[in-house]
This record gives sequence, structure tokens and C-alpha cells, in this order.
Amino acid sequence: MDESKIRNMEELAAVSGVSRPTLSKFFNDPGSVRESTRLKIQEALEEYDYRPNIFAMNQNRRLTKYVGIVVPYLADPFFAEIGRNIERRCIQAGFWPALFSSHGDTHRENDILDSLRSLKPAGVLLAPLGRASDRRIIEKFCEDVPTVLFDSNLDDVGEAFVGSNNFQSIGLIVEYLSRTGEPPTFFEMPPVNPNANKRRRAYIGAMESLGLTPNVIHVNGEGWGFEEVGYSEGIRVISEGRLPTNTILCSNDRLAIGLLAAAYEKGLRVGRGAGFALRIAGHDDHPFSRFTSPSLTTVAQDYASIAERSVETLFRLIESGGKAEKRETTLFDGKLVMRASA
Amino acid sequence: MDESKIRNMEELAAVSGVSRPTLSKFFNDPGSVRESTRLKIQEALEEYDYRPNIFAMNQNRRLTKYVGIVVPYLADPFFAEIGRNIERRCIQAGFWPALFSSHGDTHRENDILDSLRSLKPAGVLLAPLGRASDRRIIEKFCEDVPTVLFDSNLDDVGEAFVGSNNFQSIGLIVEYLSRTGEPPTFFEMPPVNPNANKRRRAYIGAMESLGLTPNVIHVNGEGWGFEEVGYSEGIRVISEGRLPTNTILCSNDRLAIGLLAAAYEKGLRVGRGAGFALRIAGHDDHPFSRFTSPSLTTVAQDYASIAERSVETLFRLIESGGKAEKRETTLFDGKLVMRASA
DNA sequence: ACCTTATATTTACGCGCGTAAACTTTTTCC
DNA sequence: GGAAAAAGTTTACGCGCGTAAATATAAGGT
Repeated sequence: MDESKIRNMEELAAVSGVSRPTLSKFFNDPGSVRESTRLKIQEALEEYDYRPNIFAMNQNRRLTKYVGIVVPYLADPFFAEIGRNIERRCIQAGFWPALFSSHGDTHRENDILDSLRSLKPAGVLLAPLGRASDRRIIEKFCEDVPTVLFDSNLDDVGEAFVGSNNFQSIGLIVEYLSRTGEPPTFFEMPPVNPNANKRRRAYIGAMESLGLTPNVIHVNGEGWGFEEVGYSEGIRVISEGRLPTNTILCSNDRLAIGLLAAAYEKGLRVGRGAGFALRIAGHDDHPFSRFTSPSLTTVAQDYASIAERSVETLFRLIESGGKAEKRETTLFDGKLVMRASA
Repeated sequence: MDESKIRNMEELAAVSGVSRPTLSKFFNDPGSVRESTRLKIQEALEEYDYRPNIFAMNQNRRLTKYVGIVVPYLADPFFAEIGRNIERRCIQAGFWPALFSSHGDTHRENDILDSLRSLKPAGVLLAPLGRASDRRIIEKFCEDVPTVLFDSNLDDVGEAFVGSNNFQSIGLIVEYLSRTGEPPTFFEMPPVNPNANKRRRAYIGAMESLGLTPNVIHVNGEGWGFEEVGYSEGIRVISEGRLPTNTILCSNDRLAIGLLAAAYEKGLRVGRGAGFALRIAGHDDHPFSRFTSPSLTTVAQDYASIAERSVETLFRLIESGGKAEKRETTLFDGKLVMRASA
């Protein structure tokens, strides 16, 4: 076993008994060479440690095999989870995922897109910051790079959008909460993205169609530290007795997690049925929602489907040359997850 | 404003009135050219949209400006947070961070190192899986790429290690718990990394030095879904009445979060003082520990310092050619974070 | 103005690979 | 077995940039 390092394809060609252009073909698609040749190459690769220089490989390509994945806030396990799903599918499809987090910061998001552009990725899956996004910069980016938006939509930006059907999912939980107790009050902070707005509107619509009066508690807070906002504003709202009903529907689970902490601290027992002072529900089925005390009733976003469809859509887009005939929007329905909190 | 695209340095040289090699110098270090030249270049860059082809830039470099960051499990906000800190510092220092998560999977960790190697990174910050890591593969990687381990140590692998002083931090909380109530029982699952072992040993040592009898509850479970293990095994342990004392110290916060959920479900009031059935404490000061019900008493790992020192150590390593004279180990002390749960 | 020193320019080559064209060999199939 | 098709080889060029050497120009000090 001669472990002497092979420096380039030329040398590998020499020891494998195959020409360099054939090696080039092999590395770009092992299936494109005859089986006997493939075996010769693989045999040589077993013996000698060689991997192609990816920089040389990519410099003359118009497109690389990279796929960029950009999420707004990775410290939110929801995005970590969806990122993981997307990564896995990209790898399976022979692409190289590169994961980035904007960390809630507009400049960071712009910088990421800037770096991504020079990676010449085959495509990008982008969950934009939303309201804080620099729309023009994202638009410009999408002109150059095939991009599918997910989670948070920006009208007419990117070639497609995949997300949740907030109207359906909020309708679902509003109906459930109204049917089983006092109608819910909607608890929200200033919206970071269109989902928040859609959820509020969906809540109002759902309440009205049930003949109920909508109640929205809008609290202060900014940034992506939703739990903190839910907690501190929850303490304030509860202290000031500003809860119109004993049922709160939070704009998302992270806010609900904060509110649960506030309720606990203020001595309000959260849950449904006799002996409970408050019902709290969320939205998203955040990975931690199963482990709150009490466990959080919520609506599950179908991450797996969102991830799968986003990737699928991107791959179709890539195959068809990067431009969609028309911008497709795919929304997945949520599922009610009944736990102990409401 | 002629927005016609510049295709390469040659063309930029033409319109900026500067030679191509000078441009090359500029892009590798803007400070290395005379101010008047820099201004000419920057002026041209304002007018024309150009960015160097990173693949061409890097193919002849022995080392690139990339820094790899590898964490074992990104859906754990602890790692997301520390990853964010590290990213920020790398960017400030002019490097390009690339973040990867092993997702608790040995193969994935190996594959990441494999991809990283071909990125020719200036250095890598690696938080290994730990017990599940393929030691030989990591060792081999560290021979080729300057690597600093953090969070979880592998003896003699990598050029340095930065982490937490588990003996100090566990000692701290054991002392606190013993002083303020019944001595703690240690609650752990099969260790995924050396920290878990160190913490158990630290617990036993601390108890003995206080003249108390250590009690370890070792539950089943594998993988990185710690909350689930804490919850389901917590339910079992509580149901079977296997808690020797009313105070539980969990090996980490995520386990504690699961156990809190179990205690809640079993109707045990968690907290200190009269009227509470159980005290639960954790370790790490996980981002969500402030928002559990009750909020979790724990020991804070000093993420910021760990991130800072890791990066600092790596940069020193890079500057000194990638090899440390001797392997340095830096451990940061934890701080007691008293909240409501214990 | 002159000399020194710091910067730029010119010229030239190489990196490792993609890829095209023309040609040769192997496989496939009737 | 022979022709067509498929796959591999040879040759050659180019990508965009790093970088070295020789040369030219500008800046700074006296």
C-alpha cells in the first residue's frame, strides 16, 4: 500500500490507468463512466489518498454543487431542525449544503447573500428575516441565483415560496379553543415577519366567523428573543389585569413559552378544566413545547413537508434553468397538537 | 454610472487605472497598498460591480481564509449560541466562518471533516461528538488542519482545548444544594461525552469532601434528545419512588428540562422552601433555562469566554504555523445561577 | 534637486481542473 | 462477424488568480 500522496488528477490518471478527462467525468458523475473504468478508479482511490481540488473544480463552472441555506435565527431550534432536514436532503441529492444564520440582523443577512453569490451556488433556500429584510437586496440576489423562499414570504421575491397555511392553522386552534372554553385572546408582539401579521388577521377572521369578538393584546418588544418578550410583557399584562379572557393564543410557541413562565411566576395555574386559571396555546410545535410545564397545546407546522417541498422545488427550479414560469406558493396545513396547557 | 459587469481583475485593472497584481494585493490586504491607490480602486468598485472569484483566489493558496466550526448538535441552542459568538469573532478577524453540525451522528462528523479538509481552511474549531466520535479520523484530521477543540475534550487530540471546569462548577452547585437543603442526587443518562463523566466524578468527589453519601441515578437513553430522556425516565423514576432525596442535580440543563416536565406531570411541586416537593438543578445555563416553570437553578458555562478564547487560541495557532509547542487546556469556571427550581 | 525607500507596473508562468475536438478502442446488437 | 454506438484517449486551450523578478515610478527626507 503505497500511501504516497497524489497531488492532482494527472497523477491519479497515471496510477489508475485511466485518462485525466475520464477522471474528470468520473468525479462529476461516477455513473457516467463504464463500470470497468469505475472499478479501476475506485481501486486506485482505495490505495491512494486523493480528493479533487474543489477550488479548481469550481472556478470554471457557471454553477457549483453548493446549495445555500439561510435562516433568520439559528438559536431557535425550529430553524435548526428545519435546517437539518434540508441539509440531509441536499446531501442525498449530491449537493453540498452550506448553512448560514442571519442572527436576526439585516446586515448579516445581506452579507450572507453577498458571500453566497460568490459561491456560485446551484440554488439557495432562504428563510428571510422578514420585516427587517432589505427587500431590494434580496430581490437583486434572487435575480442572480435561483432561490426558493421558505417559512417567511416576501411578495413576489424568489422563484417560489413554501410555508405554512396560517389561516388554516390559526382557524383550527381558534375553533378548538372557542369550543372548549372561553374564546381566546390573541397575544402578539410587533411582527418580525409576515407570518405574524397573517396569524393576527387569521385570528380576527376566525373569531368573527364564529360570531365572537376578537381581542388582541399587542405588547412591546423587538428582536428575536421572543421568550423574553413573552415573559416580561406577560408579567406586566397579568399584573395589570389586562387579560380579557382566561384563554390566550400566542402568535408563536416561543412567545407562549415566555408567557407560561410569567403565568407560573404570577401563580396562575395553566391548563384546562377545573382548578386552572388560564389556558395558553401557541403555534409552531416548537421542539421544546413538549417539555414546558404544562406541556404546550399548539399547532404543529409540518416541518418535514416544508423542508422536503422546499428542496424539491429548488431542485426542479435548478433543473429547469433557474427561472420558474410563474411563482409558486405552497402552504402546508397545520395539525392541532393537544397537550396540557389548553 | 456604467453598470456593465466586470468579469475579472484584468478588466477592473483597466477601468481603475491600476495594474492587476496591485489589485491582487489589494484584495488580499487593502492596507498593503498606498492610500491613493486604494482610493482609485475603491472608486472603481463603487462604480462597477465586481467581486473576485473565490475559487480562483483559493486554488493556489496553501491555506484559505476559511475557518470551520463544527458542533455536535445544532438543535441545541447552547451550540447555536456559541456558534454565533465564534462566527462573529471570525468575521471581525477577516475570516470566513463555515458552520457545520454533526447532528449527533458519527458519519456526519466524519463527512464534515472530510469536506472541511478540501476547503483548506486556515483552522477549525471543533466541538466533537465525544464518545461517538471516531477518534482516529479526528486525530488524522488534526494532523492536517490546525484544530482547536472546544466544549468536549478528546485527550491529546487537536492543538488545544477550551472548555468548562466541570470540577469547579459541579462543586459549586453541590455545595450550594447541600448547604440549603437535602444533599443532591445526581441524575444522568449514558454519557455522550467526557463532560458527563467528569461531572459525575466531580459530583461524587464534592459529596465525599462534604462528608455526604453520593447517590447517582443512572437512567437509560441514547442520542441527543436529552429532554425526552429526562422526561420519560423522570416519569419512571418518580413513579417507582426511586428518588433517594428531594434534591436532584441533573448532568445538564436539557435533562433537567425534561425532568421538570416529568415532575410537573406527576404533580410534584418543584422549588425550594416550604410547600415544595422537589428541588431540581441543572448545569450549563441553557438559553431556555430562564423560561422553564419554575425557572431553572443551574451553573452558567461562560460561553462568551469559551468562544473568545477558542477563537483567540486558534488564531495564535494559525499565526505560529499551525502547530502548538504543547497542547494547552483552558477551563473556565462556572457561575452559580440561582433561580426558582432549587 | 538628489538619493533612498516604498510602491506600482510589466511580464511571465503556473495552479488543477473543465471541456472541446478529433481520433481510437471497446461494447452492443442484429 | 460487422457495423453502429458508446466510451475512452490524446491533444490542446482556457479559466481567474497568485506570485516572482525585473523594471519603472512616486514619496519622503535632507
